[in-house]
Amino acid sequence: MTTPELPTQYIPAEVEAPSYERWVSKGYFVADPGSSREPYCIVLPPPNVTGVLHMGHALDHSIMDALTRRARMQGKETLWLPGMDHAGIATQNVVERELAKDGLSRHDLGREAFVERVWQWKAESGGKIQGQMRRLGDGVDWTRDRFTMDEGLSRAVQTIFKKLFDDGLIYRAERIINWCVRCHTALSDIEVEHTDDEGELVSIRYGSGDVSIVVATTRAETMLGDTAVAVHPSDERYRHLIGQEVELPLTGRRIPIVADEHVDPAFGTGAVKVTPAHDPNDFEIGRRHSLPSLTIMDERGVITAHGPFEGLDRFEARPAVVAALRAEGRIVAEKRPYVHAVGHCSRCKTVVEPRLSLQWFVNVGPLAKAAGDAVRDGRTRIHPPELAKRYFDWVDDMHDWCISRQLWWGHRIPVWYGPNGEVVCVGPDEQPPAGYVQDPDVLDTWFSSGLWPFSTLGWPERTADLERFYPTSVLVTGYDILFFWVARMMMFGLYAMDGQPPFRVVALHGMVRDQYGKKMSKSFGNVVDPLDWIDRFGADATRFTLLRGANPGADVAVSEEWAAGSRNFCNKIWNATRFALMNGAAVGSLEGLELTAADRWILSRLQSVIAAADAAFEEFEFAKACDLLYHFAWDEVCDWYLELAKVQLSQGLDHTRLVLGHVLEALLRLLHPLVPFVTEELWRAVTGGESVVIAPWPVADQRYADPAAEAEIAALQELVTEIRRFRSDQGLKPSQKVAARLAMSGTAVAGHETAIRSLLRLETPGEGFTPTARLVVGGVTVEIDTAGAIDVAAERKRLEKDLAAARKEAAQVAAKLGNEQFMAKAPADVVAKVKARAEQAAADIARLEGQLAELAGRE
RNA sequence: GGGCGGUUAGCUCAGCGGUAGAGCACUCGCCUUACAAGCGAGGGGUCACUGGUUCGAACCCAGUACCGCCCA
Repeated sequence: MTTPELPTQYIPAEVEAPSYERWVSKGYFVADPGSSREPYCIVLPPPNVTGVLHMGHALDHSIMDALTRRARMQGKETLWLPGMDHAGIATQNVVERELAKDGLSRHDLGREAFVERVWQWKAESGGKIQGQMRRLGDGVDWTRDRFTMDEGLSRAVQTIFKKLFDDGLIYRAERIINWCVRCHTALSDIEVEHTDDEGELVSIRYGSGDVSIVVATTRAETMLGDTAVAVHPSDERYRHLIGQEVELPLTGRRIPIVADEHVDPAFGTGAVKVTPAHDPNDFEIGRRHSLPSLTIMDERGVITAHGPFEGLDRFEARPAVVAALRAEGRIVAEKRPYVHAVGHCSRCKTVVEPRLSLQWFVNVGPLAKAAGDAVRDGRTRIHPPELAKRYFDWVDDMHDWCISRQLWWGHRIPVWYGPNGEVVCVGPDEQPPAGYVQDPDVLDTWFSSGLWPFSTLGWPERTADLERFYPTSVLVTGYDILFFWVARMMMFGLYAMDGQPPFRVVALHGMVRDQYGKKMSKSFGNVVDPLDWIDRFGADATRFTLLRGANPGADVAVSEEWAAGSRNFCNKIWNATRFALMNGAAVGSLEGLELTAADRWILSRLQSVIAAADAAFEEFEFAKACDLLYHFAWDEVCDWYLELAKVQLSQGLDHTRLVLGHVLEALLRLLHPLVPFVTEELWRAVTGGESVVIAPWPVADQRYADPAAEAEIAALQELVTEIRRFRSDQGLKPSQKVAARLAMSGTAVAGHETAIRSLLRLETPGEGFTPTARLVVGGVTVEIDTAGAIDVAAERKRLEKDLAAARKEAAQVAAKLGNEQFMAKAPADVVAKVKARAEQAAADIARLEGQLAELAGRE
């Protein structure tokens, strides 16, 4: 094999794009549902069509790519299915902003033209993230790329809507929903973000004289819509008032005082104002007591009617109402600032307004129960298991899901209304009766996203993909999406697929944070762009940095320094392989070779590392897998085996090339799922093969397990390290050769004199050899002529330090052995270990004391 | 207010009953012919606090303090 010319540094930019294009054009990532291999499938959580790649995606994608690349190498029929969702509100907002530049609104265009315009935007500007996924190296099957608004997926939406409707699980009702006064649409509970905001708590006296009561509120303006005051039935303070009416200030209306179990007597005055049209709890109270609902705001959050307040925005109305009440002497107390939780639109951050409105809902009761049961009975496993509780908390107490949105971009609700109030739900191949009018609203984006694990595989058709790849193997996502999306997919998957859950495992990871563990945010200025890292450090380094921090379910802190460290690691592998190739490393059979202890050691270690890496991958312990491979590659292969191999090669042990090739080739395969680009380049150079993407995953071969060789090399390492320490203490430069006499017959390292002399730059003593120092390590005596005056002080310092440590150890261990309880109750193996430590410590003490005495004699 | 998680080296995190670890940062010495994106050596921790269980606790239990997240 010819040795390719590799530059002395790994330059990611030169290999990444060509490798990726080759992978795709070779069709490595295209799954075949007709194969007989075991299926392995992951659906990509679809990013927004408006989205761009951020660190959270980079982590999520790195994990999925690692899992699917390994599965592919394991010989599984592997499908990683990509796609995007249509992001109703976000996308509509983007296009509306574009129109606004020309002074237009969507209403100027009309619905049809507007939707056409959105499709046009998608074609021109949407899906930037897909190009960015290629930069990261995502091995997705682009031939199966899906979009939630595609025809097939839209058909799935209509199909399941009809099925749910016919089963009575979708209904239309007037309820309090979360309303965004800016987006002019309803939102589901999960599209509302709660933050602790500063507001005010105002206590207002309703009524007068004997019939008067004080209520407290953070939203004083809503008092205009109050239709009752509620107190707890057993609250002695107010019992006499229950059933009476009280005068509502500013309005002249009289409202009843009702008793309701849900009032908390301990909160505030124990009396609450009831505004059924503008508060979900009040709505429930209103229902229980048949109270009227008075809507006092329009869809923009502007007060309607009510004299002087008419036309005021809700936030203008608040102080105006308080001022008017104060003028009437109604304000009993005011607390400002008063910090309380306020809901905001997750899309535009506007304060959400609870609003009474006619909307479509999913009755989630039976669906959520099934979603919980699938995890409870183990059909779907949540990993790490601690997070399952959060899932249960959510699905076991889920409110009905408001699915209608007052938008134009999305799947239009397939319900048509007849002239006499008829309501017809229309399936995919059905026609509405003539003269019927379709509901103007569209469905929540999460409604179609909830179908993702099966709609993308062809449902409702029983396609080959669906048969083969459903249920999918693993869902990888952040724990923050557990409720948003996972629960929805579980509900719909179980419902549509006859009780088969959409995933066997849900593997959750955390958020990516900055180097101080702070959340990345634009306002804080600590956002890192993964593409910037890919440009500067390479895709592999970016991925490795994220994966190396990815402990299951835990957040990942990253910084530029760590990315540089990962780049250095890639470079290390690069140079190790370069060295091996320069020395003729090759892949071939190891049968019949006369392996040295060093060979047997590294081969033995390789088997342990394969087994450990496998175990880590199986449990989604990516940080562990990275750490393991990092240390094996750097500390064992590069630092020790390569140095020992140099010695072997110089001794003419040509088989070393095969061992080098074998170990590196396996290491590159092990690393490939984590750092695909550099491993591809090097693996091809080492093997001359087509691609590591389709190479088999390493399997540990216990025939190579060799504890004796491991012990032998450990002894060698101890000796070498100890003498290096001496050299360093004595100020001997690494390159400086010194004469030394080694007495090591009968020790574990007896056969390694050449390697020891080479690694330590120790020359064979010549005529008139006069050692200036004598060291004893593990039974080996090393006499060295330091070629000058020995630094006795440095040597004494080191020996004394070691002696102190040995004495401390001896004392600790002696205390244990002298403890009757310990001797009686501790397990035998522990006692044996402690005894061994005691013997070692005693030997160390004797040796060190001897060396110190010898040193004293020379002063 | 309810629930969950965390508190281990300067920073970020592993370890989860039997001799305190990693990466980065730091100190010293080296352009030793794969790699200075490197090599060798080294310093650094009463494992938040208080009790308890145990022969033995960073690890198990209880409580406290602080931090974070989710839900209301």
